Amino acid sequence: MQMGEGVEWGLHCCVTLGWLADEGPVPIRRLAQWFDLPQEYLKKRLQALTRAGLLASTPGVKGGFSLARAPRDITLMDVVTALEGPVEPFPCTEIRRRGVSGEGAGREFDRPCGIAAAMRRAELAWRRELAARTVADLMDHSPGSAERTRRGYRRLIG
Amino acid sequence: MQMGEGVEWGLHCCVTLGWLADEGPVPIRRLAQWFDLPQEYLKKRLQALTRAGLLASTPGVKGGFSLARAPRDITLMDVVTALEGPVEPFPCTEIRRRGVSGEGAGREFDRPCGIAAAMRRAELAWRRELAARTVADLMDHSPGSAERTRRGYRRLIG
DNA sequence: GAGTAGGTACTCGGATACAACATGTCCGAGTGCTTAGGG
DNA sequence: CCCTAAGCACTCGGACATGTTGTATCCGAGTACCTACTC
Repeated sequence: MQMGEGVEWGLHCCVTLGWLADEGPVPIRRLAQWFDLPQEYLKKRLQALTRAGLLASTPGVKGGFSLARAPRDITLMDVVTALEGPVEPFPCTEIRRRGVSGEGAGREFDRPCGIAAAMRRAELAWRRELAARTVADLMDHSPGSAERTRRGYRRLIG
Repeated sequence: MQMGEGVEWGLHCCVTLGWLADEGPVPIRRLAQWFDLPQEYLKKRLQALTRAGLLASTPGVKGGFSLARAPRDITLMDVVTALEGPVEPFPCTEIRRRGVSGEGAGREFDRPCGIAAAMRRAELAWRRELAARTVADLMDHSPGSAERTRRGYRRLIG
């Protein structure tokens, strides 16, 4: 019950790309260097974000990754589902229908499983919180890091 | 980002044990037969619930598993943490401190990471929902299954 | 008939095997910019 | 000076290797109950 590290990486990269929007596309080599992450695997995860339409990739010598939408229009839910897939944390396999438990049930199982419903309610509360926050909120949270990132990146590529 | 099937099994077993409280301890063989689940692995998961103090195990020929507390005092959160461990869904590894990103930060990192805080807020909403529901709520959700379970179990052991 | 020894059915804990998935690495193809060479 | 071709740096997609975790099975030890046997 733990999401992959790619989620943390992806979120930090989205915020950083938001701060560096004026610098043009940021190559994967710079991003990996910036956070000291494995370059090839980070690329794989950012490609997932690109497929989901959250990032834009520019080929060519001055290419790299950039945000495909305004930071205000990218929610944490978008990033999580793009990286983890549309999988439900609690997949109900309807074990109540199996074995002796499922015999002679009549129309009893027309109603949804109470356990699955309770777990789904909790999952929705989680999703609601994630959908309520955007990359723009994260960018505004630490304005000091924003300026420091811009300075550091210009020094890095200069 | 998916919890093991043991969680679904454990919840269904807790509800069933609640319904069968008058029948005495239920051996693992009956529970596995009831839901058509692999007996040995189900035992392992129920042992985790026993270690957590949610179930009580009785050795001997008329032994088996039974609820260790009143159904009203067992929350879904209890069951999930007992089976999945106290692991956070989003472990923050502080990648902002790593690589070039962490250089010359001053006291900037004294404040908690905004990304981790946002993810934690969503996680807490999830935990709150899980802690608000108990095994007793699940038992009351389908009174028809309760009676049918008792009849079926008596027929099974009779 | 009372006490004791053995058998039985269950739990418990550890050891092991297997499968699925996350993580990490590598390579070939495609693309656009840059540069060198030729007219 | 202009046009073209080659080289370069990057992304993309797939293939592959590795490590970790979830799933599943098996075995020996311990325990309580039941039965049979002995005195």
